[in-house]
Amino acid sequence: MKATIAEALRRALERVGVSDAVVELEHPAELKNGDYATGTALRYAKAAGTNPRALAEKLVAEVGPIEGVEKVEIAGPGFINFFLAKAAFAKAIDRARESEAWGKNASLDGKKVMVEYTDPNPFKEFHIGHLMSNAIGESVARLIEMSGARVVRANWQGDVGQHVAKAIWGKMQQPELSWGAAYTYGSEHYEAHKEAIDTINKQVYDHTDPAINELYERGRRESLEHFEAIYKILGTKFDFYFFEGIEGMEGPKIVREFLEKGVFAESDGAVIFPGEKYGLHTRVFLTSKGLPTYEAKELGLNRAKFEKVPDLNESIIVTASEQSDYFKVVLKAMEFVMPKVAEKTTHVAHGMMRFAEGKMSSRKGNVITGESLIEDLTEAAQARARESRAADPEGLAQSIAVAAIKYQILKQGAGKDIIFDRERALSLEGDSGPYLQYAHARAAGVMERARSEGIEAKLDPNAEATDLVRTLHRFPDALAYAAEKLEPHLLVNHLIELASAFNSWYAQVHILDGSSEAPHKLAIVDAVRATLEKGLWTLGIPAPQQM
RNA sequence: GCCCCUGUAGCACAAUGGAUAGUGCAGGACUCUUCUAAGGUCUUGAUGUGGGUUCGAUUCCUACCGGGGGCACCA
Repeated sequence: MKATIAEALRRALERVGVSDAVVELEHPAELKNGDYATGTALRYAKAAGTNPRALAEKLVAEVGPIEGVEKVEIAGPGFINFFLAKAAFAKAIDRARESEAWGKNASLDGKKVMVEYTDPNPFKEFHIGHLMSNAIGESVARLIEMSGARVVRANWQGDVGQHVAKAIWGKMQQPELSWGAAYTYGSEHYEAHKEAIDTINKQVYDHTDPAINELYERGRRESLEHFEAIYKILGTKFDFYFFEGIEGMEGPKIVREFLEKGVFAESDGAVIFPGEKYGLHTRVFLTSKGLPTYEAKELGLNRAKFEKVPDLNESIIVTASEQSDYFKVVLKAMEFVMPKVAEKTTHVAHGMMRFAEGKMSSRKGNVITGESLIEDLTEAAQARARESRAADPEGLAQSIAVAAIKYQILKQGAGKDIIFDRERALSLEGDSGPYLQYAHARAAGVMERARSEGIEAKLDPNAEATDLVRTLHRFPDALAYAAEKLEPHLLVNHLIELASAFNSWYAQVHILDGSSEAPHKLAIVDAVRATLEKGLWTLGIPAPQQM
């Protein structure tokens, strides 16, 4: 429909003497301004040698009637607003209710995309920064799936390095500590016990001490199991787990090979990539002791990704924005070392979770762990959940907690920092994840009641399209737009509008009123229910049936 | 010092170069004998500063001011 209108306008412009025009149609922010609108007349008035309003009138006359468009209006300084005929909305309701493909688009059909995200380190805490990476990464993955691509999810984890030695040392001193807490303890005492901890670090690499090996294996396993429990709550299932101690160890070979070819250079005994040549930073890839830095490991990782999945069309890495400059350097080095991999790899940066007072640091121990945040929120949701009609209040409370956290992360542009405000995070009202869940549960509740009363939904194709239905109709476009930009918050914006329109309508309209219009209203409820369910799924937020 | 990101109501966030700059929280006034009040209705209040590009700038360019991040052997 959108394409038809745009093409008609383009042809009309040609007839009035404007060739090669770019016609952009948008959904006007306000529904009273139509279902589609364009500022084309404003843009090309000069080229057509007239004023915008006159051109708009001329274009509307030239275009004539368009099948499926009920009304065309000229408004404001010269906007042309198109109001769709009822059939378009009836079709949207039908598709929402019946088609598995509702909300999908074909922009990435047949493609295979890897998304790497979360990336917590074994032996350390899973903190709210990881929660952020997970929420954004999972939603980006699902947006890509909704665009027709096959997605493989990858997780890259640092199972070697100094943090491991600190954690093992901490555990040896204080066996009752969790691994994350043992790491913090080790960090705090590093200066005083530098030698002992550095020795452990070497022993981890060399496998020379059986006791250390045993602790290492146990810590790695327990950490990973711990993370897996969190992923289950968050709704993520990874296809590949990459490790610095495995794939990362291939990095040094690559660096040495390309050192000979002149891509890298030696400097003060270390092997560096001279990023300054390209307006970037120079960074160390191999230390003067010959150990790989994160940079070198990254090369091993990215080559491994394309070895594991050779037909990958694109590889996306989601991390915090503090790594943006680092990734520019690594990607530049990759252009020389593995050009095909570099070409298909994109770094997506998200903002950081910050306290009002400043940065969180796991070394300083002033972190809020992911699980403590989930637990606190679950606790906060507990009382309401017990009063709800849900069969499993405990499970519901956890779903609400996950929704509240993920929503707070996903509602804003991914690149921006989030100032973590505990009070606000614990609030389950207003512009929030639970608000979306509640609208969905209400719709599901009405459907359930209709079933028990034996009332069937049936769309009346002659009914007037309400604002609610006009909003619903925009869902696939909103999702496609969010997917194109890799910005989940664009979908959030639309869903909150839809939920708000539904709640407002729900307050005014008695749906199961026994009238002849009840089946039609029920069809709308069902379409809203299906759309919210699908939208929440795309955000990675659970959609409980009862609340 | 250099590079990147970012400045929108008291607070937290939206706005695809367009129409009267939206939403939530907080504040004020209403609303549950009616399908779920985690809801709904009404209400107060904002584009850091100076230039520029454009028919039109929160959006693009530029300078300044404020905030965050990065800049060699950590990840």
